[in-house]
Amino acid sequence: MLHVAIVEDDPDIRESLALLINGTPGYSCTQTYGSCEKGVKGILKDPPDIILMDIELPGISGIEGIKILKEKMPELDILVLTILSDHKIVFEALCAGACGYLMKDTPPAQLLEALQETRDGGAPMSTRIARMVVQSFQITPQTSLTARETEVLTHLCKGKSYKMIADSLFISEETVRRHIKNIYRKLEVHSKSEAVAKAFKEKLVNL
Amino acid sequence: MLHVAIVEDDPDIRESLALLINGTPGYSCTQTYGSCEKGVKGILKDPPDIILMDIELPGISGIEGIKILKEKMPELDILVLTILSDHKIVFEALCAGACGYLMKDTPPAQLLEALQETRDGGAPMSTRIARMVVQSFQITPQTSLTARETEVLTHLCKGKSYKMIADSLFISEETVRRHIKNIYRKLEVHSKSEAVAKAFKEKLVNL
DNA sequence: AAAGATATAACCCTTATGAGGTATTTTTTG
DNA sequence: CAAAAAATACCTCATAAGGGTTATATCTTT
Repeated sequence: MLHVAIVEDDPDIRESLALLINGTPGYSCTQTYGSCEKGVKGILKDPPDIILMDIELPGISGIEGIKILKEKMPELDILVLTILSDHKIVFEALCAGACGYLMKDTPPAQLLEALQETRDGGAPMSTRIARMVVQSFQITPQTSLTARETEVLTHLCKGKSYKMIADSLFISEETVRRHIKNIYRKLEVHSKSEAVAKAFKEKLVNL
Repeated sequence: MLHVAIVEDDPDIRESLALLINGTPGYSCTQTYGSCEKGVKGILKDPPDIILMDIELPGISGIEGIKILKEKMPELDILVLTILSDHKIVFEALCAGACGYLMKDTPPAQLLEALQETRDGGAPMSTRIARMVVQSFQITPQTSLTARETEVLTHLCKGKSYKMIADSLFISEETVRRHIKNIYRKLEVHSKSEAVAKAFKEKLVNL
């Protein structure tokens, strides 16, 4: 029996989800909550197998709720079920510890499949969300940097000093300095740490 | 009609996949290749809707193949279909531009579903792969950094100077210096850029 | 061949950073 | 409560980093 908890403020949606789950053999939903505050309390007391968590909730948001729950019980499987598909929200939820992300327009059959997939160690995501997630690995490197500059930036991202880079590339430290000046201008940054941060965030280098 | 191309060195697998696809209404596979070299040439000449790409291939690897194809035709949808589920390979493939990642033990019905899902703008992944991908967003707080040190590190990762951090946290620059000394010792690094690089690579901070 | 981009190198000057040591107050924890 | 851990703060010193300027050789591309 797969025990599911629901955190969802809309009573209609909450009840239909519970009915769907309880009406399916092998699935059971004995816990439903209208807010994160109540949900966190109840879930910690009696941990279910999977949690269906809304994001937009009165009081504490679902994202904060995920953080709190995962902090206390890292093994919990929390599936986001929401109408929001905003880039920022999706990644905040996944970073907070959600193990999947479903849109509320998911048909009942697929929702049940998603619960099973979660139980099987998967990470169910709605079509559009999955593509967002995969594309996040592919952020196109802006080609304003020259090959040599990219090479220098790569060394910066390994934490090397000007001198070490000069030695690695068999050029003078002054030339490294010049390349770095150009890199800073193009990336609109003013320090190594800013450049490294930007390089990582925008995937400008292949480490 | 969904046109699928296959790049797969095993002739048996290649042919059964083609048979499966051609035997399904709405799907067609008129291009199959035994190597990346041949695949790239043929695909660029006559682009299909979706490519099923193996990773382990004689000559150029599937990952290199994805890079070459995506460079020339960024709109191509390339699905990886392989027996490998090594962490490194999975993320290399996704970074190279794969839009999904399936294991070779995927049942035929699910494979066809995955093709349709790709056409619909999704990113089909096998259960285990999806979980790996989602987990890659989650922070690993395995460090011995204190809360305050993590806070300082977060500011470092935004490219801030000692002075700016001091102002943000309402402490003296000397205290910032002290925290950073401790951070460097714990992370075993010796410069801001190294610390930032390590923080990003090991997801020590929430940005 | 001319024009433009790129890679190379040097100089000066100021500030930021990293490494060393020491010490007090606050918070956490056993 | 006492001990330990964490956060706070200061000092000095050498070096690394960043900003400005100029210049030449080597490629690309038109």
